Formats: sequence, structure tokens, C-alpha cells
Amino acid sequence: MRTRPAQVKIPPRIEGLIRVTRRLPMADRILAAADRLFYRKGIRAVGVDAVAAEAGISKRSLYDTFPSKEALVAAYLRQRIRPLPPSDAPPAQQVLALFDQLHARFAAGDFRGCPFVNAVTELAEDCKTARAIAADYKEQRRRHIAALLARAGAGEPEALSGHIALLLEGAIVSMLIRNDPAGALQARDAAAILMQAAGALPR
Amino acid sequence: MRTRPAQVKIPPRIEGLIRVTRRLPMADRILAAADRLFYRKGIRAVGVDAVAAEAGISKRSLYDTFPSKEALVAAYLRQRIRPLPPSDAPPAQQVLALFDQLHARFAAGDFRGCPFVNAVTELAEDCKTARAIAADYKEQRRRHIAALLARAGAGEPEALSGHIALLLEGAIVSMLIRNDPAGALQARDAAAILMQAAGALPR
DNA sequence: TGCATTCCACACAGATCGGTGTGGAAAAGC
DNA sequence: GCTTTTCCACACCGATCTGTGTGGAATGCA
Repeated sequence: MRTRPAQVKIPPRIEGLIRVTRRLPMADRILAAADRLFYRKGIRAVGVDAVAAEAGISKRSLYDTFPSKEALVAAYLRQRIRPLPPSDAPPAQQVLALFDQLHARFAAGDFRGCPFVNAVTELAEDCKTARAIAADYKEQRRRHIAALLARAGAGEPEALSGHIALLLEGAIVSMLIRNDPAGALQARDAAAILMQAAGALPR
Repeated sequence: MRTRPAQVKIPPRIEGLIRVTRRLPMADRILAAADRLFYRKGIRAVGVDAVAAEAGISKRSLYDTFPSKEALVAAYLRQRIRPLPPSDAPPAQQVLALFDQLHARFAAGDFRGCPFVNAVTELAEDCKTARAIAADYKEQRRRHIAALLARAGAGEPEALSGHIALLLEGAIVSMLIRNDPAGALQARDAAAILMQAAGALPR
């Protein structure tokens, strides 16, 4: 996590297309390893040596692919942003299903919280990039919820989506501390009450 | 954070009362310094040298007072547990006031999340102690809220207190990521709706 | 004054951290 | 075949980490 003297070493041949394609699996292997370790053990707790070992490559190759650990962490976070799969269920049910999905992830056993929040917490003072990625992701998800709520006929979908998002975050933290998947269902109950009060759910 | 070979070095004189009293300010100075640094920069990011320097003492004295960094971290967390001040306001207002207090802390500018949650996140795999302390604290707070809600006439104070607690956690995370104190007020709005639906607030 | 206790300054151990330099083996393209 | 590119094994750098050992200065108490 030191300063970075700008390397990356441009290949002699100008056309990098083939080269990039060739290099992709390498970057993917590293990212997959980083994802496992960073998420499970924490970013600060995992050194680059451990990532390289987990990926089955040398540290040298890691540093030929990513210029620094900081860049690797940023790539790890960006790769964690995945769009929500589309669904043709009723919008209100889709919102409630978010809590059920959370519950399933809790019950899976390897839950370690939200990777974005964890990164911001761990990196503390030097987390500008992580914070930006995290804020982007959270806002994108909230908008998605707001759109669903609007279709469901909620009175103030913007405000309600914020409330729902708060409950989702709260459920994650609750699971982290209490290690009890039931928190997701409590949050679902609260969400249902709020949605009902906002007219987004038949009473 | 290595293994700890059990020192503490019993003083020759058996009567430790005077000694303990004398040593208390030392432990307090260390804890105050640790609190500042651990909370602001994170536990893993702060070395014992930094704590000693912040406390204005030598590293040797720190290790004469606390046997290891792990013990210091545990003391830091335990010291963060403070009882909520009693109030003679109406119980429902006391619950809503929790969100206002959170909002005030957000606006103060030095907010860095919940120290217990942060500790569990940072320590990841070796966080048994931290998790236990955190769970204790959260449960104690939830009980306090449940008692208030029962006095306020809520239908199911236990369930509602869980919902309120989720909103408080969510507000903290939201502030951490978005850096916008308004999240506390959003959470307050949601809490008010839930309390109204549960009959704990006049409509 | 003499004695006991605190405490510090300093040096050090052993480990791990992020990051680099190098020489050569393996593999791919021609 | 040869050349170019990838990749690895390995050694190394300086910094920082937790934790210890030690001798002596300051301090409090009699």
C-alpha cells in the first residue's frame, strides 16, 4: 500500500488486443483469489503474498498484472458490483424478496458482511476510492428499489426506498454481530409494515 | 497480537490497593489514547508505538499495564460500553430521541461508525472477544428500547424494538458510506411510521 | 538520607509487510 | 528451427509490526 511508481511495462508490439485477452485469465485468477481472501479475512489482514499463493501464481506475476495492492483492492471492489437479476414477479414481491435472498446468504454460513462497507471500515482514512465505489453501489441499489416501489404504487417511493435500504443495511450488521439469520426476516417484517403504510402492499 | 506469556508481574507488597489506585491514571491515559486512535484510524492501522506516543508514555509502560495489544483492544471496547442516561421524557419520545442523538453525532464531524461493529469487521477471524462484547452491548440497548416501547403502549414491543435497532444500525452504516447526516432523520421517519403502526405513537 | 517503586530511553528480536530486480525456464508465434 | 513473450523461483530492500530485556533517572515514602 505504498506509493506507486507507475510501471505496467508497455509491450513492444502496439496491438495489445491479443495480449490483453491472453492476460485476462491471469487477472481473473488473481481477482478470484483476492475476492476469497479479502472478503473472508479482511483486506488489511491479507498480504499480497497470500493472494499470490491462493491464486497459484508468483508474487512477481501479481505485480506484473496489478501495479499495487491498492489497485488490486480497487479491482476487487469494482468486481463485486453485480447488477440485480431481472425478475417478472410483482414489484412489491421483488422488494420483499431482497430480504429473503439476504436470509439465504446469511444461512449459507460464509457471510462476512458487505464487502464495500467492510472496505471503508478497514481502510478508514485512506478509503476515498473504496468509499466512492461503495456509495455508487448503494445508490444504484436504492434507485432500483425506488423504481420497484413506484411501480408497486408507493406514495413516496424515494423516501420509502431509503427506509428499505436502511433495513437491509441494518440486517447485515445485525447478522455480523449476532450471527443469527433471523435478523433478515425481522427486517422483512419491518419493510412490509412500511410498504403497507405507504400503500405499496395490499393491507 | 501474538500469544501472551502471562506476565503482569505481581508487585512484592501484597496489598495492591494503593498500587492499583496509583496505576489507574496510567491505564486511563493509555485507554484514552487508544480510544482516540483505534476509533479514528482503526485497530489494525494503529500500532502500540502510536498508542504509547499518543498517551505520552513509553512502550515499556504500556506493556507493564496491558499484557498485549489484544488485551488493550478488549479494554478499549469494554470501556466504550456506557449506559444510556436516564430521562423523564415520554417513552416514545425517548426512542425517537435516539435518532436525534445519532444525527447530532453524525453532524459533529468525527463520526467513524460503531466501534464494536468496526472491531468485529477489522478483526474478522480472531474476533471472538470483540463479537461477544458487541453482541452484549447491542442486546442491552435493544432491551432498553423494548422497555420504553412497552411503556409507550406498543403492541409487540420485542419485535418493534428489533426493527428500531435495525434502523439505528442502518443509519450508522449509511452515514459511514454516504457521509450524509440526514440518514439519521430518514431512519427516524421510518421508526415513527413503525411505532405508529404498532400503537406506540398517537396518529 | 536511604530505600523502593515507577517509569523511560533505547536497543533488539523475529516476523511480516508492500514492492523490486534478475536470470532463466516454459510456451507461444513465426 | 528461432524469437518473442509469459511466467516463476528466489533473493532482497526498507519499513513496520508485536513484544522483550536492561540500566538508570525520576519519584515517592520512611
